[in-house]
Amino acid sequence: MTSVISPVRSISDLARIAGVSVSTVSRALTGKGTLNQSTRDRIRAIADDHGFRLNVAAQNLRLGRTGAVGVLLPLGHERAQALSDPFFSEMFAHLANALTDHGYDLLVSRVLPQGPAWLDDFVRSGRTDGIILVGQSDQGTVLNHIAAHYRPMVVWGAYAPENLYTTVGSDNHAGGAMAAKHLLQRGCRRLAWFGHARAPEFAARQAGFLSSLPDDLRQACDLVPVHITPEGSRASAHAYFEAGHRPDGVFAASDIGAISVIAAAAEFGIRVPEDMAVIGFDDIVLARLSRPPLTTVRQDIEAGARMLVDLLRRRMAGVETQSVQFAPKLIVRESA
Amino acid sequence: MTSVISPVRSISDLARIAGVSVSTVSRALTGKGTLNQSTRDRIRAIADDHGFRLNVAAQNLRLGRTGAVGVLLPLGHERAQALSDPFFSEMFAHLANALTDHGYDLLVSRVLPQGPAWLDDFVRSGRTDGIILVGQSDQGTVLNHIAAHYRPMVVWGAYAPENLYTTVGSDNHAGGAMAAKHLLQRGCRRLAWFGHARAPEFAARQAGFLSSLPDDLRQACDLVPVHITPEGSRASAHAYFEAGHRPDGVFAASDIGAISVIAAAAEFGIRVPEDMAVIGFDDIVLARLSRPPLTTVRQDIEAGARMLVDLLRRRMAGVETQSVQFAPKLIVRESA
DNA sequence: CTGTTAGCGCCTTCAA
DNA sequence: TTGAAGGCGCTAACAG
Repeated sequence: MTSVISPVRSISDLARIAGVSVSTVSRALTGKGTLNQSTRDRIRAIADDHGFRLNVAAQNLRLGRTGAVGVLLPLGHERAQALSDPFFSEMFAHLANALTDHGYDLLVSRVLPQGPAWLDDFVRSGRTDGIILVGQSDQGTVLNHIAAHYRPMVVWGAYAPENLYTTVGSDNHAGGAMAAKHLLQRGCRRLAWFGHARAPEFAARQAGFLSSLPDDLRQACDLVPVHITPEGSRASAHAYFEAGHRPDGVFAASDIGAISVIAAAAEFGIRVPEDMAVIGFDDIVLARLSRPPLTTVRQDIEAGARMLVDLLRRRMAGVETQSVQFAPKLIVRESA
Repeated sequence: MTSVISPVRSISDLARIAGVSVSTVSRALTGKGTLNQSTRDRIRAIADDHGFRLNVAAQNLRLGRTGAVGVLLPLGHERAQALSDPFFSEMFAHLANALTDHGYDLLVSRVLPQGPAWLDDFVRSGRTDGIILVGQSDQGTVLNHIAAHYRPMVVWGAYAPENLYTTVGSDNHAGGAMAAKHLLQRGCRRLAWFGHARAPEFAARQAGFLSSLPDDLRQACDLVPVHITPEGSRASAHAYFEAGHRPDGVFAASDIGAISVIAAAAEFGIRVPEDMAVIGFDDIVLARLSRPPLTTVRQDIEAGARMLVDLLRRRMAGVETQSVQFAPKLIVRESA
C-alpha cells in the first residue's frame, strides 16, 4: 500500500530526499547501469514509500521513442460501427495482447482517410513507434506513398505484388473458391454474392468465388452490393428478398454479412439451410453461436495478429520483411 | 503532397532554415502568441515543404499532459476474450468517437487487476491525462483507494452510495425486475438465471430479478453460474441442459449469455420461445440479428459513452461530478 | 560506485 | 514583433 508522505513528482525530488544525484535515482529505478545493491534497495524503498514511479512519457522522450503502437482502421464513414465490428474487435483484442506482451501500449486515434495526407500527418506527429493498419480499404496509393519513406508499418489485408508495404492476410481468392465448390457440391444452382468489392480483400473473395463457377452459373449469379455494417447488410438483403429473389446458395463477404442475410431471409420464411445455403467468411466467435451455426471460411485471426506484431517489431528494428498469406480453411457447420 | 528536401527533425532545424529563432517557429506552428502574419505564413510554408509536424510527445511533455485517455477493462483472465466482447467493443467504439472528438487519443494498456497496486501503478506512470474504467469488476476497494487522491477517473458500472468514485451505468436492479415481470406475464413458472454475481452490475441484475418473483418461484429458480465468455457460458448451459433441467423462462446476465443459452438449448431440441423464453441484457447490435431476435433489457451504450467522456472532461478540469444512472428499457422481440 | 553535464523537442516568460 | 534562456522529467556519456 502506498502512503503519500510528501509530494514527489520527479526523480530530482527523490534524489534530494535520498541525498543522492538524479542519475543514481535513475539507475536505481530503471535497473540499468551499475549501482551498489544497498543504495539501489534504499532508493527503491523510498520511492515505494512515496508512491513514486518514473514518468513514462518523459522517459520515452529521452529515449527517442513513444512506447506505443498505433492501430488504425482506415474506413471513411461509420466510425463507431467499424470499430465495433466483431472481426475488427477480435483482431484488435489479439493485437492488444501481442503488443502488450512486448511492452507496447496501443494507441487508437481518429484517422479518417480524407485527403492524401491523413496517414502522413499521423506518422509525422510522432505519437507512435509504429503503425498497424487493419485493412487497406481503397488507400493503396496512400500506403505506397508512405511506405516509400516510413518503415515501421504493416498492413492487414490482401497481398498484391505492386504494394511497397508488407501485408499479412488470407488467400482470399482461394477462400472464395472454397465457398463456391462447397455450394456447388451441395447442388446449389441459383447463387448470390453478398458484398462489395471496393476493398482488395473483398474483391479477391468475390473473384475467387466467381472464377470457380461454371460459366452459366457465374453469369446468373446475383451480385448484391451490401455495406459492411450489420444494419446496412440486413437492409440490402431485405430489399433483395423483397424483390422476389430466391437464391439457393449464398456466399457472404463476412460472417456478419452472412448472419444478416439469414436474419433477413427468416422474415420471408426462407429456411437456412433447407431452402438456402449460406456461407460466411472469417469464422468470428459468433459464427458458432448463431442459428444455424455458420458454415464459413476461417481466417486465423489470432495467428494473423501475432504475425503482424512480429513483422512490425522486425521492421522497427530495421529488418526487411516480406508479406505473408495464410491459407484459409472451410469450416462446415449447419448453414451450408 | 510532401516533398522531402532535407531532414527536418525539430523546430530548431526549421528555425535554422528559416533564419529565425525556435520560439518564432513554435509560435508560427502552434498559432499561439503574437507573430507577424507574413513570417507565420512563410514558416508554415517551409514546414509544409519539408513535411514537418510538431512532435506531439515533446509538446505534451512540455505542456504537462499526455493528450491521451486510458480505457481500461479490469478483468482478470481471458484478456483477449474480454476485449472482443461485443458489449465492450461497442462501448469502446463509442468512447473512441467521443474522445477523439475532443482531441484525445485512446490508450489501451495491459492492466490486470493483480495485487492492490495495478491501478495506482498505471496512474503514476503518467501515460494518460485521465482514466475510463469499463466495469469495476470486484475492484471496488482498489477504486476507492485511488479515487481518494486521483481525480480524473470515471467508471462504467453499478452505482453504490459507498463509492468514492463517479460511476455511469444503468439501473441494473430495475432491469432485472423488468425481465422477471415479463417472464411472469408470459406465464413462465420454471425460471433460471444464467450469470454470476461477482461484479456489482451482475449482482444487481440478479437481485432485481429474484426480488420481483413470488416466493415459491424465487425459491425454485435455478441460479446457473456462467462465465462471461461465449465459450464458457455455452459450456455451462450445455451441462445444465444435459443434467435434465428444463426451465421455461431464462434471464441471462448479458446478450451474449442469452445467445449462448439459445445455442446450447438447440442441441437438446429446446425451442425458443415455444419451449423456453429467453431474455438478455444490453441490446448489443447482434441482439436483433440473432435467431430468434432477442428480447432484452436495453442499455443505451452510446449515451453512456458520451456521459463518461463528459464527466471525465469535467473532472480533468477540476470540477466535481456526480454519478448517473440510466433507466433501462425492455425491448420485446421474439425470444421471450 | 556515483555525480556532473548535456540534451530529447518543445513552450513560455522575460527582454529587447 | 522577435530572440534568448530556462526547464518539463528523464537518460547516458564522461569523469572522478
